[in-house]
Amino acid sequence: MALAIKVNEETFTPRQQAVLTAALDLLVENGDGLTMTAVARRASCSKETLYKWFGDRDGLLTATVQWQAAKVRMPFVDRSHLNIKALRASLEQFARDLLTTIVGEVSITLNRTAITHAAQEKDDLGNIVLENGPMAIRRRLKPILEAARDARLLRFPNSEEAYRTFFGLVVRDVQIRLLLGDKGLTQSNVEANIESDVKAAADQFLTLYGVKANS
Amino acid sequence: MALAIKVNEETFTPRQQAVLTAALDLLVENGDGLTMTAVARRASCSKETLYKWFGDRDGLLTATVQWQAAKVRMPFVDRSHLNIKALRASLEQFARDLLTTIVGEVSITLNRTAITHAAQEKDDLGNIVLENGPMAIRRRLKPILEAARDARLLRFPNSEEAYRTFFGLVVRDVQIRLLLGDKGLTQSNVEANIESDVKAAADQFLTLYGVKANS
DNA sequence: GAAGTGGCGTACCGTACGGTACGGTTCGTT
DNA sequence: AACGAACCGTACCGTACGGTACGCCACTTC
Repeated sequence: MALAIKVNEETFTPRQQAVLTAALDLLVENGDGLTMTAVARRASCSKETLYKWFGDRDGLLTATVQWQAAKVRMPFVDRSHLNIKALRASLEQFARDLLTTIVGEVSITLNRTAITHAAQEKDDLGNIVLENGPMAIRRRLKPILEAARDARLLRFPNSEEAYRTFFGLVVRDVQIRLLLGDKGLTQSNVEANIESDVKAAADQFLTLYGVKANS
Repeated sequence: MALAIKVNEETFTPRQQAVLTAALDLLVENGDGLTMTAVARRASCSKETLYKWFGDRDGLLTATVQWQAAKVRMPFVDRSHLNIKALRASLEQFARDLLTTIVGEVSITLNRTAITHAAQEKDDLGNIVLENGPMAIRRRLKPILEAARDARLLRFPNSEEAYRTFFGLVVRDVQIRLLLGDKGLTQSNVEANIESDVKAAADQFLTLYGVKANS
């Protein structure tokens, strides 16, 4: 299945990566600016080369999104010795990483592109972004939550529900407002509050799911 | 300012509303299907009329989104005699309405369209959707939260924060996954869980912000 | 140094679509 | 009945863009 494709650095030659960078830049600058001619000019390559490497416009778009989305790196969290302090630190780390990613220009562009794509019965990009964004986080966070439950630090009936609550507490309405271009929510504006938001989200999550013993 | 424009039923004649309905249908069926020719054919009108009524394609798009977005009606909540039971009912009502709206095909389409639009430095549609979606809910919910605080039913330092937490607890990752076309999240699938999700969100919100006296 | 290969730049083609023009029809007004 | 406004249907124009073809250069390989 296409989703299982692993995209490592060797998938694209440096030259190809330069092309993809150009494509991403154009996407960021102006969502619909990704015309084959524009990419070719920006990357100083010929259109013929683009078609040779990526097949067609959709292929180029997919490659760009896939390549960038795969760059999102999840923080590594030590789950060997879990205590309440380490758990809180882990949660904050996840929240911080999630917020920082979501706020970024690249993430906004990728999500917008994928959503536009999904609006046309083609959900390739949507799945790629999902897989590398929310789902990747879920895969990393869930085992930690379950380990914490086993260690009697958390209590919840359903780890899926717990994860989704965490996601909601962290992201709130930030992502949708950024995607919609809310002017009252500048990037720097959000970034300034990340630390306090991260802490608040972790506090709230622990209030909801932590066992009472923990202050 | 454009945002302040009130769109009531008299803004558009019935014939024009029929055109807008056709436009919306095309949008829902296929995001990029809104071509002037297609709308004209679907609505059995001439392109010339479209341009006469709506100026250009963007005008038609804006009119469609504005007209539909304004149709989202917020539930009226009686805030005269607030007790914990009434508060919980209000919260659940808001949550239910929010979820029901978000899950709807029309809402998804409108949000996708506005996001696509926002990706091209034009944030008109984004603001319209924001104003009629999240912001409308905020305007309605905030006074209730503050009334509940005054009645010592809730405790929070900042009503804005409380509102955003509520939004996060209710929406979680549902909206972004729907916008991205997540196949693992069908509309009916979500709808079936709305009631339990609504209850869970209200419980969690009250756990976080309710004063202890309330069980 | 001849031959082959990869890739740049440009020119070109076809189509889709935004926007305009115009003839014909219906319908309301006088 | 005569007029005019509104509007439908269709034909048309210009442009932007996806995709292709080709000539030329640079660099490798024998």
